[in-house]
Amino acid sequence: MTDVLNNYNSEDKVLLAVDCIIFGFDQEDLKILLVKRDFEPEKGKWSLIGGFLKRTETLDDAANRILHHLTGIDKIYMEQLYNFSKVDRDPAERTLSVAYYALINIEDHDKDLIEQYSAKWFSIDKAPSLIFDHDAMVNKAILRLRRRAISKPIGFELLPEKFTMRQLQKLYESILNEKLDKRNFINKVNGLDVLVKLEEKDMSSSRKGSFLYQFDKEKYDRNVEDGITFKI
Amino acid sequence: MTDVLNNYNSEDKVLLAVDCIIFGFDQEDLKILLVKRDFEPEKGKWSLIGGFLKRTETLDDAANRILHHLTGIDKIYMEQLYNFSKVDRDPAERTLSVAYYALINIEDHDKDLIEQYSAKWFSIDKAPSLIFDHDAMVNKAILRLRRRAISKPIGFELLPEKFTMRQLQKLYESILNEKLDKRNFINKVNGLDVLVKLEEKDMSSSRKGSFLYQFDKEKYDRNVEDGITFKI
DNA sequence: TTTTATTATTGTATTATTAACATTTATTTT
DNA sequence: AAAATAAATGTTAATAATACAATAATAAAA
Repeated sequence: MTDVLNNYNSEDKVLLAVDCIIFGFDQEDLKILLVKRDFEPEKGKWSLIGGFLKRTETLDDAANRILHHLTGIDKIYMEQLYNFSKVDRDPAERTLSVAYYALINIEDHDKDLIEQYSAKWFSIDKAPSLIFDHDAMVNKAILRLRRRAISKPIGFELLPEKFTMRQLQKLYESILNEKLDKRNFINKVNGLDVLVKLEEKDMSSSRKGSFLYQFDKEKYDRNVEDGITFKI
Repeated sequence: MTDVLNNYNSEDKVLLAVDCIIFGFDQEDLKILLVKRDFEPEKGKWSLIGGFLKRTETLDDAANRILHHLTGIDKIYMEQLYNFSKVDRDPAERTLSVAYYALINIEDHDKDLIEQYSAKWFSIDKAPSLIFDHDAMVNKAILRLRRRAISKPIGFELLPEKFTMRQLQKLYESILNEKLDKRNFINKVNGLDVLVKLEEKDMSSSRKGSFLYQFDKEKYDRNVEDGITFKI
């Protein structure tokens, strides 16, 4: 950057937090993982999981570190969302926060760690109100997730590796917050040509059983090269 | 945020820059405003205009201040883009940068100020390569602008108040980097019901002259309330 | 063994949207 | 009066999105 003042030393430095909106899906609802804050200010209130950027890290590094800390998972899908910067957003100190949202398979994470941090999953429409500007972060994350999920195959990050069409549809219904037509949904998804239908059936949901599917990343990548777009 | 270390004092503080991608449109090409850096490091190279966040400002405040400084304009359309954080992105000091993109009517700005800062407009496909990670910022800004311009009426920020259909089409062609069909474009734009056709004609472009149009924000807002979406 | 209950699977017709495409009009200059 | 220039304008075809309901497979119950 170019500045009128061109002496770096005279500039203000700030604390930079990274806060993570962790999404999961439990076959019925879209959920977020929240922690009960165990220190002041706002001790005892619910908040996003977060931490401070270290001098030697990128923001992605910091988000990965924080996500790994709470979930025990290593390669979590995540995306930077927005930098929240209201001057008094944290009453204790001038702190900016870069929000990240992350998608995990809700079955994958380390339950002990969750307990250790007094973390808990909440359906997004039943979540308590959060400290500081965390509610705004969650709202923005939901909107971003909605926009992404219809144009990129990121929804699969929220599902187990093998899933039924019904699960996939329920997932999209909860992300988009609207009911979808079963036949149209399946036709559209099949038209995308990114799933492989397995021989296996999931027998837990019905007497007939329903076929399991898997996302095929190679197929998707080939489609992208060929200019075929993913669009739900 | 909630951290394992819950003592703010032990955390690292960082310098936070704000860098602005300023877009303009000169009836033919989409352009960006660049400045020649007059201090080390990378003195003499082209860069985005930027500055450092002050402790008492939000990021939007800082972006507004920087934009006003260079252009003399007050209420500039802008949006936060992304926070760039590679550890060694600025060799002089650990600095993160929040990129903003801004849209201005290229005729509006203060030409003296531009000169004073040795700033210059470049067509985006003829711009020089920039310092640090500024090229990545510009690329990201173009993609964001492209996505926004087709779903929100922000393109008008780049045009004079009164404009012809041809100008509007040229603008979208340069934003989207593709040729559009004249009749389809006009039909689509008219279908959006957000323009008013004036009696006046612009006589500079042809013998026949072409009607001038104006964006009607009230109409657009009413459409939004009625759930009618803007989509080019 | 037959019936019942439950969820999975599948296709077509209609509507809406997008894309392709060429001629006429108004005006000034020669 | 003719030529030159850019503006204005509609229709048809193709594609995509939506609305909609009957049949199939199976296990449990009778």
